[in-house]
Amino acid sequence: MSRKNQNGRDTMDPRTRRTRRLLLDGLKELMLEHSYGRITVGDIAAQATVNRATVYLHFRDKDALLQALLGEHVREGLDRGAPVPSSREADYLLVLLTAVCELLARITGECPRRHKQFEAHLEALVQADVRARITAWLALPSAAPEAEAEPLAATVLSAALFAAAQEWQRHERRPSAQLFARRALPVLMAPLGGSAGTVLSAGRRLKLESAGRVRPGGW
Amino acid sequence: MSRKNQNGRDTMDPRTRRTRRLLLDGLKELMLEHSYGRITVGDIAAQATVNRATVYLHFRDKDALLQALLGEHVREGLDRGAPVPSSREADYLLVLLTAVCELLARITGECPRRHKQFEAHLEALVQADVRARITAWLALPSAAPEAEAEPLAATVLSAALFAAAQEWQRHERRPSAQLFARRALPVLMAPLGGSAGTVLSAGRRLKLESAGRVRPGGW
DNA sequence: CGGGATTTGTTGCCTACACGACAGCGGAGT
DNA sequence: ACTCCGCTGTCGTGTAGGCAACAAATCCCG
Repeated sequence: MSRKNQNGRDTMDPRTRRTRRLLLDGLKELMLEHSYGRITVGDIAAQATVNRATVYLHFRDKDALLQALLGEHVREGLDRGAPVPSSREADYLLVLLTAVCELLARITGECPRRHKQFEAHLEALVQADVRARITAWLALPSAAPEAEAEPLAATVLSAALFAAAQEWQRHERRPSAQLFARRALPVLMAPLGGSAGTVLSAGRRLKLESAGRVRPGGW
Repeated sequence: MSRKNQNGRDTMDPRTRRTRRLLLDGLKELMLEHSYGRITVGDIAAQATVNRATVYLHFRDKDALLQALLGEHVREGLDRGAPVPSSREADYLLVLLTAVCELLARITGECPRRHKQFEAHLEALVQADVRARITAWLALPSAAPEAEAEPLAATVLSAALFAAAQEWQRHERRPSAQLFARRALPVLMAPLGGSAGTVLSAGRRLKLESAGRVRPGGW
């Protein structure tokens, strides 16, 4: 086994790349019509015109495959809609929330049949990606990078952001993602900085002084 | 090497089927923009995301690949437009000529850049397929199948038919294939019916009495 | 015409995949 | 309860394909 995990995406054996893609596309295709739970590994292999045993050469199990597929979409969707800016733009959270809303809408549109596992994976992946983006954004030196980029802030923000997006998605009569994001952002960040300037401060100080009050699982 | 040539199309190793398809599609794709002559085996392999050496596991050389590709299109096109009828329909040649015209038009449309080899292969393949269809059609028992199904008649007819279609294709202001075929058919079959009955025997000679005087190579 | 540069087929070695078979397991039916 | 059945995850063996290197065309330009 050469290095294939993580890094060397483009140095892999062409057969490996091709089969991997066939599998990802196969699952995607199947999920257009069937609930994730009803799809077997055999189905995926057949759809991908690949032997069932080969699936396990690429993914530990069905869930790992789903995870890879969703991860791909999440990364692409957010990279397109909300790339981490090079400068510390004040409205990045707004952009990010908008992008997450649109991402969820698109995924739901492409894959109507839902499933518990599916939702769980999606949530975890989106939050992880969003968190990474927020962290990167927080770390951007507007002048002096603060000591630690507030990992708690990033975690809380990403959870809140995702929850808001989910809420938006549940409404059947919903405003545009853009509009919703603008309206929701203050609410979203209220728990962090009761006083408007605290969190996304004038001086971009993200000290969450008041955040002591946020209940861990309160939303 | 299992049985892969000719017969067992669907019993082949899935890898073989997939690679074969990738190669055929790859060449097709490349010919949308490049002349056949300028396409190298390496180009095809790259387009198909396959190693150059594996091309030769499937095809003797580039020409064999082209032949397979064209053969596929010809067979499909004529099977759709002019399937061999189960009963001896009198106007089958008309249908066939129409179908050949439409096939040529479609191929030319999909692959504008021409090349000498390309044309040669196409001609040979179409004629062979048309000839087979005519033969099958001639062999259809309207009452008593004659000893030999007139191989010469089939050969000549297929050549004439293809030539007519080519002629039609060269006109830039051309009537519909259907209309052209109706007009051209009598001329086309004139050489055969000189003394009606010689070639396509008495029993059911195609009534082409009219045009005995057409010179063999006159078009 | 000569000679560098591509392209062509071909080969040997190694890897990814196909395939059949297997035990383990969870669910549906009686 | 029990069996039946389909799905899972794994393994051993055979084969298609990836890759590097090669000599032999073929191209193409000065």
